[in-house]
Amino acid sequence: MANRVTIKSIAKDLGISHMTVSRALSDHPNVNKATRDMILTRARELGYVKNAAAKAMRGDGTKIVGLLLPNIINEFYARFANALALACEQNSLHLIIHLTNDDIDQEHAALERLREVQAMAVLMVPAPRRTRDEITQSFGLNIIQLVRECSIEGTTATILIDDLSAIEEAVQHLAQQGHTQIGYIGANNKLSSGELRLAAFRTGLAKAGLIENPEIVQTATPSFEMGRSCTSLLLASQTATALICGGVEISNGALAALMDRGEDPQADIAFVGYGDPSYYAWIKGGISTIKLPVDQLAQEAIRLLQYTESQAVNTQALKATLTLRP
Amino acid sequence: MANRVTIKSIAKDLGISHMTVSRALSDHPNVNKATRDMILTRARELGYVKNAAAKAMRGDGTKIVGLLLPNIINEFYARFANALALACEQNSLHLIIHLTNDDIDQEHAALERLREVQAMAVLMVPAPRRTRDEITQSFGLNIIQLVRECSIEGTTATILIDDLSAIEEAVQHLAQQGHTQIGYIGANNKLSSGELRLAAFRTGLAKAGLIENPEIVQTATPSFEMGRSCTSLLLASQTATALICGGVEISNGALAALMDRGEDPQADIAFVGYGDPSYYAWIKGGISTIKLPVDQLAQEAIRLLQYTESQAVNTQALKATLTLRP
DNA sequence: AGACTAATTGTTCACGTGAACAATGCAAGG
DNA sequence: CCTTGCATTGTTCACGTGAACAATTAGTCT
Repeated sequence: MANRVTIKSIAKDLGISHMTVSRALSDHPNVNKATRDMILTRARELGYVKNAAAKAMRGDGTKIVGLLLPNIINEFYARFANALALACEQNSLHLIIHLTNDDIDQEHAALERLREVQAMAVLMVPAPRRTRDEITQSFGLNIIQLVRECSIEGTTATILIDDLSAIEEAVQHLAQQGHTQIGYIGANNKLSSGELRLAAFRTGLAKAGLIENPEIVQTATPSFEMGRSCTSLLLASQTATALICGGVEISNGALAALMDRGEDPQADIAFVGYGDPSYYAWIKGGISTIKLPVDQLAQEAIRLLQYTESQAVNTQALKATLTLRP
Repeated sequence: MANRVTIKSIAKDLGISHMTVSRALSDHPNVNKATRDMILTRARELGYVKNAAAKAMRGDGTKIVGLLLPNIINEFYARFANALALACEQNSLHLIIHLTNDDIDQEHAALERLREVQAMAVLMVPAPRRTRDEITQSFGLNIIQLVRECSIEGTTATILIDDLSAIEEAVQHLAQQGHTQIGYIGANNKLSSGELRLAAFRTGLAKAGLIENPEIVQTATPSFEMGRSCTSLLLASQTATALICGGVEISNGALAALMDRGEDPQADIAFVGYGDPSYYAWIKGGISTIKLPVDQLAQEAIRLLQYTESQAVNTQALKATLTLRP
């Protein structure tokens, strides 16, 4: 490989001091115009790029942003990562992605690696903790939590998604349409938002003056298969006339079960999905769904990146919105 | 922020030379066992992690792998990135993702940024070039090209996907089922694989002894909308009894058009999609599709990362496979 | 001219790490 | 007791960059 082009090598090439070159390249005012032009030209010819490692060593910061996600196949995370990556592109930031599989140990390892490269900030969807107050050390990392909130040292901001009112709204909407047997399939985790969503569902029922039918309300560890099988059972029982899903994977599984039946998948059950993967739009007749503010989340995350040095810890929640089929 | 824990700070803390600490931390043999234990313990207590920037400056390499993709929403790229990220996790590599939007300028910028951080290797899906022999400078980067092949300096390996035989096979399969009016919708780009896929389609027709009907063979700039509208027209004409798609977006668009019709989307047209997003599996009756070897691609890419210093440029193609609906 | 500013360029140093070499201590052999 | 050899620890240096300070040049005013 050709020797790396450095400020010093350019200086030697031109027979001047490396500081003059450094100043020219960083737009310092005290450089003669002719000299600067000559240096910039030569630098371009030689293909100079700054050495990020050297800059980092001087304590100038790294322009590295870390992103920790459970995975990147789930369309919600993929779209978030995409939006974030685009923003990083524009702001000349380096985006390092780590997958945690929602596992604390992997998350821990990822944080350590981000410390090695001195990431200027870390955006993370925390893995679910075993206990609420398990504190995670961050050793000086600058952390922005997304979607979930945990006790993580160094957190400067938290952006949550508030889907509770959307769930309530969904129940009320279905009730207004005359449904009395509204089913719900959701997650059973105690620490994450599972219990909150179920509570919102129940609040919705109460506000609509409906009584919960426990037979058509299912919670378990969320997964595609879980959503699919629960929905199949629900359909077989022919009790529920409407179904609300409380999670992305569950919603996908439920939809698969609906589509198995052919014709109009929503012929005899009113369905409210969760999340908004692109393919929901293809389904005949459209689908009612609880839309997650992905783009807004990315936008807000990016905005917060600018203020990473801010003192006050900032928590906010972005509203999910119920979108009805046409 | 707490002062960073460095080898020197540990040394000072223990009142010994920084070299002894360095040696202990990098498992150098010439360190007294007792001393080493003391150092390792103290380092763990203080939360020491190595400074990647300093290591990079010494010329020890960076453990940074760059990944350039058009986007990361497309499920093909998302799954590839996911597999790759997992592998990087295991091998303690840092994965930096850049999105190019299939734009050469953005690609160029991304490569430059990866040069700044001295990426040890770059995996990239090259953006389509305007001309075949436009050479891209890489300035010492170590490049592995994926899916497409371009004239990029510093390329050490190329992994392509060979979907041609799968397309031929699809035609022949349809012909065997008695179809004589087989439609095709594909990309029209001259430099990428668009023309090759069309050629494969035609070869398939010829081998099956069929004549091409130009009315039901469409090529244009590939997109979801293009696939959708072309398919709608095709369906309206009621000429074609089968349809093969030559691209992921097109295939998705075509499927959307099919699903708009309700009932069995494939009632009066035999459909062969392209790619294998998870939701294809949900469609009633299943779907025939040309499966892309994503996992194999990721696996092979990771394997090649080990041999980046290898001298011989290595090109290989992974076969796409035709999967029939049950 | 002499002196004094302002503009421009140069020198040295630190950042964290590990190679290369230097120095210390200790035990065995004479 | 002194030498030799080995195990262990210490010192110095370079990597690329830019801050801080020093030095040089050119230009202006009396």
